Amino acid sequence: MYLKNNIRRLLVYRQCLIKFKELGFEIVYSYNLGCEANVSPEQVRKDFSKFEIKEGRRKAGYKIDHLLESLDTIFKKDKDQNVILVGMGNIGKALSNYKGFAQHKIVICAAFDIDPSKQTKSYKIPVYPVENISMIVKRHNVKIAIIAVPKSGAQEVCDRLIANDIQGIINFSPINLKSPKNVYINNIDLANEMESLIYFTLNK
Amino acid sequence: MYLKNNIRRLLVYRQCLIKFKELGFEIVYSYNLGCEANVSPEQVRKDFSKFEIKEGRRKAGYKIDHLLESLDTIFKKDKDQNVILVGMGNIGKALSNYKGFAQHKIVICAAFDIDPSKQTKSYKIPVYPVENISMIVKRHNVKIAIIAVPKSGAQEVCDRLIANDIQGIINFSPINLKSPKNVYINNIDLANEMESLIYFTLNK
DNA sequence: TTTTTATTGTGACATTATTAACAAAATATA
DNA sequence: TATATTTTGTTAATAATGTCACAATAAAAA
Repeated sequence: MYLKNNIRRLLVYRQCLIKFKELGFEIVYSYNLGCEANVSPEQVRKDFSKFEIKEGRRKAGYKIDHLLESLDTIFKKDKDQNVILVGMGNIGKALSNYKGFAQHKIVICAAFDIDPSKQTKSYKIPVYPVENISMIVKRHNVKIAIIAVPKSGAQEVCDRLIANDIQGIINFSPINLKSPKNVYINNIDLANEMESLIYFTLNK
Repeated sequence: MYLKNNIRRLLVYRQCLIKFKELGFEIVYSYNLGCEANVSPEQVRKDFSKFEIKEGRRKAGYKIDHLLESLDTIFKKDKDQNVILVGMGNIGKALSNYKGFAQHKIVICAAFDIDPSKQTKSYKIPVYPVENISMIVKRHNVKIAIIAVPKSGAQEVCDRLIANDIQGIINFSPINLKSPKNVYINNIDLANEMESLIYFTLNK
């Protein structure tokens, strides 16, 4: 299964559809959606086709609400998704305050840090010592975790999470985490993202 | 030119090579690098080949220092790259404190915010009103910007940056920015990154 | 020295992704 | 009602990317 870009595009379409809806529109054509998402209309239709979204009507386009329902089904947006956050440094704190997750029904239910001074209830979410991961993961049935610790501790945290049956990890430490192949890891290296932007900008 | 994944992989190789070097190694084989970067050795060699990195020696592998030099040439790491940051909210503050940029010779030379209470010298970097963008961009010859404002203001900021001759933008607002095609934009939507992780985790 | 072994770099092949083309169908117009 | 127009969904064509296979060759072993 090699659908990485597909999935990313679907998520962008979702964003665009929500925007259109907020603007009061009720239907879109693949052309409109393509414009907004910066892809060709054919690409939009192809992506829909691949995910068996076939509720468009020739000459009448797609009902935005129907598309959003289909996308919500694909992305299982019927209930909240609990995730935990390890590391309450710069990035961790920013993520714990980030407003965008709530709209996606993503809930950071707890955070963890080794620094006792950060283990407090004064943040929006409770911050525990990392030893408590096991307990919280079981209590809230958590399958997804965010790693936002310095790179020296990242692999250790990763191993601990996997030992506690975490299935997917988004990693903000600038290191390539090692994991068994049944654990999915999404590495976001901010400096590399900047580098790649700089590369494309200077070499365009 | 469609080298997006190539470039990302080169950056990961770079990371891995630095790690190997710190561990005291002097040479690597494509096999080692592939293991560390989670790609096949053939992929490593193909990527090198594409960027005309051909300093490997059969049976003797690659000298790490030589590879790092080649990568530094590709990514123009001979001097600092000045960038500006617009928006000193959660994400903006985290980015302004992020240690990882310095090692990559990426320097956030100034930040901007519309909120006067944030226009202070008490952060690590000076924070100016957005009206000053023009002046700072000229003074530091800035070509790259980071947008970390709420989505309602993001397009306006983007337009202003482009009017000031910014060539590349990394955007943390959850919105697809519109730009002329000579301006390269790297959208990082944290909620979408989480969603895509969740999708792959639950559908693996 | 000769033989064996290991590893690179690349050309051939396979897979995946994107673009183009177009029939089918719904709407609009005459 | 008949005709023209528009837009979808899919099949076909093209392009891009990744994997495999292997000759070339450097190093190690015999």
